[in-house]
This record gives sequence, C-alpha cells and structure tokens, in this order.
Amino acid sequence: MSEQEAERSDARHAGVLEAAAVVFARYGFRKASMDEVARAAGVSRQGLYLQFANKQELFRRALEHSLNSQLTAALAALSRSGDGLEANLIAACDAWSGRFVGTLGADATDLMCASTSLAGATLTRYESRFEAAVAAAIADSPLDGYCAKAGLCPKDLAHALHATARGLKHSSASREEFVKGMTVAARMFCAPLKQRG
Amino acid sequence: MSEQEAERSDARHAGVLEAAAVVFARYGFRKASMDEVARAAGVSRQGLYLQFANKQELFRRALEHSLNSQLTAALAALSRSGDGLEANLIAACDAWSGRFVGTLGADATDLMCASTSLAGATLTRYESRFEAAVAAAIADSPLDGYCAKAGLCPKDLAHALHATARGLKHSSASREEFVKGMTVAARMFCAPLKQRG
DNA sequence: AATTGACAATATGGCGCTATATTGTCTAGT
DNA sequence: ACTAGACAATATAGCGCCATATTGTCAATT
Repeated sequence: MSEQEAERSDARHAGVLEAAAVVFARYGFRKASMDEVARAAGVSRQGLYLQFANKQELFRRALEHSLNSQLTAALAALSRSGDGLEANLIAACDAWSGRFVGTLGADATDLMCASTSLAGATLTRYESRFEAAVAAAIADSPLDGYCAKAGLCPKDLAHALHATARGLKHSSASREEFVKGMTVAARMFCAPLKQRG
Repeated sequence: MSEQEAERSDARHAGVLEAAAVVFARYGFRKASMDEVARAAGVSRQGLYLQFANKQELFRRALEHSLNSQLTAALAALSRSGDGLEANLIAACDAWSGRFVGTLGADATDLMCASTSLAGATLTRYESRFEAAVAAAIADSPLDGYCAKAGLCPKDLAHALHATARGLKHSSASREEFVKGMTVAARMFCAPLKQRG
C-alpha cells in the first residue's frame, strides 16, 4: 500500500487509532486488551479485526498515526509566521513531545519496548524528521548566522533542543511544567537574536 | 553517625564503594551478588559484611558515595576559573551525568527503581544540590544580567540545562556523543556573553 | 459495513513444588 | 583486621499444572 493510500486509510480510521493510542499509552501494549480499545473507540471488538489484521498491526498503526499527527502539528508550529522562532520552537517541541506528558502509566517501559520492537525503524525515522524540520526552521531564521559564527550547524541545535525536550518529558510531572522548561531552553537558544537589535 | 564521620568512613571504604558502584551499574541491584562485588573490590565476601550491615546498606552507601563524588567533581568544575562559564558548565554536566553513559546494562530500570526506593530522598537531594550549584555559578557570571533581562532566573537555566543532560544521557550511545551534545547546549546558553564583546 | 454470539487456539497469571543461588551469620584461623 | 569454610534462612529460577483472560476467526444477523 502506498503512502497516500495509508494516509487516506488512516483518515478513515482516525477515531479508532486515536482511541487506541490513549488506551495503549495508559496500559502499555500487553495489558491493553482489544476489548478495552474497542470500548474506547465505540466499536465492537470484531470491528477492530475488520480494520486491522491483529493487535500488533493495530499498535503499529496507532503509533504511526500518533507520530504523524505530532509531527504534522510540529511542522505547522514551525512554519507559523509572526510569532517568531522562539515561540515556534516551544510550540513545536510541545506538539512533538508534550502530548503524553503526565498521562504515562507505570507500563511506560512496556510501551517503549513494544514501540522499538514493533516499529523501531518508524520511530527513529519520525524522530529524524522532527529534528530535520527543527534544523530547517533554524536555518531559515536569523539564528543561522550565529550558528556558523559559533561553529555549530542548525542540526546540532535541533538535536540539543530535542534532548532537552526528552529530559523534560521524563522529569516533568505536568505539561505546564514541561512547557515552562522548554520556554527557558528556547529563550536561551534564541538569545543571540535579541541582543543585536 | 555525623556527616563528617560518614565522610571519613566513606574515605576508608572508598575503594569498595567504587567497585560496588560499577558492579551495581552493570548488573542492577538484584542481579548483582555480594560475591561479584567482593571479587570486584578485591576483598572477601565476609569482609563486606564487616563493613556494611547488608546488601541494601551497601547499595545505599555506594550510591551516595557515587553521587557525592559526582557532585564534588561538578562543584570543582564549576569553580574552575580561567576556562570560562561555558567550559565549566560542560565539564560540570559531564562530571554529574556523564560518568555512566554507555555503561548501563539492560537492568537500568531495576537500578532506578532500587535507587528511588532505597534512597529516593538522597537522590533528589543531590539533584537539587547540583542544580543549585549550577544556578549559583550562573548567578556569579555575567550571564546573570541577561537572565534578568530575559525574565528568567539562574535556577531556571540550571533546570533546563539539567534536563538537557538527562535527555542526552538517555539518547547518547557514548560519552563523547554526550559531551558533544552538552557542548552545543552550553554554547547556546552562553551565547549572550559573546555577542556584546 | 458493522454487530452479535460463539468458538478454538493461545497467552497469561497464580499456585505448589523443586533445585539452585544468594544472603546473612556463625566459628576458626592467619 | 581480614580471610576461609561452613551453615541455616531466604530469595530466586524453573517447571508443570490449572484457571482464567485474551486473541483471532467463524457463521448468522441487522
């Protein structure tokens, strides 16, 4: 199936995939039952098997749908003109990493394990895409000039910012806390833009 | 036992505690046997019980010794004059978070669980001390002026930098990669210092 | 297209049991 | 002050077994 077909198919199953994502996020892969997902999605359990071959397939699709949604939102945030780079970076990191902050249960390790084992390549591919988009946004901004002067490339900045988002995701208890931390990092990263003005 | 007595006692048992730390880091708390620790430390298994009441006590002491050592090294790096704030921040984060990057085995979750369960208070106390020290170093530097102008306080910067170190610790495969990432973050955080000159 | 009820195949968790490994504590020795 | 050897108490890993839960598939139905 082509990527476009997959996107159309995802659009059809969007509601189910989003419901599945929250159930998987809360219970992990193993402890989340198809019955739970079906109830959360408002369909019958057999309805799931009409749309997805099996549980692993459903998980893969739900994960990819969520990643796609997060990446799309991050891209939109980055291409927003008028708010400035700093605000865009904060919004992008929030869209990418902040969605499930605080909602992860005790089975977070099971989730990570299942994700890397069932869709590890997809996961790293989306992460690369996110960092590349952030790098492109930085390269398109006046900050690019400072990068070169400091002996860095936009990709380095994107990687560091992504690491900050990762760290905050693990240490923050709430999404507000996460955004607050990202704001500090983004503001410092964008500091060179405000000093010459 | 007073804190000074504890430090003197730690100095006496330093070799054993350091050996224990690497064994625990590699095998986790449960899978690391007293026999393994004894062999690594070059003492008999019974020698351990002469110095420490039980396995939990040994683990707590090894953890606290490691934390104390990392914090001490970080403080030394921060108070180093002549290299500049940026280099000091990198060295401090490396001393604090970088020591065990790449050496963690598959039982890292067991380690974290045991650490928080057996010495959670100590752990967070040392983390707070690290962030406070970083914040103090920033407050003592010209960067403090920019903080105020940007509506931030040094503690915010320290927290964000710590988050970056956390994230890099999890995503970096080697210590070099970790230091490289920290270098980018520290350079951007210290950018305001270099623009006005 | 989706739901329902039913179904076999399979996965999972609990329980008792055994074998082994490890802990924690002796005593004796250097 | 530490080691060596031995020891009971305890923890852990494995196994088979059973009860249960869940998966994946079916025919019948709306």
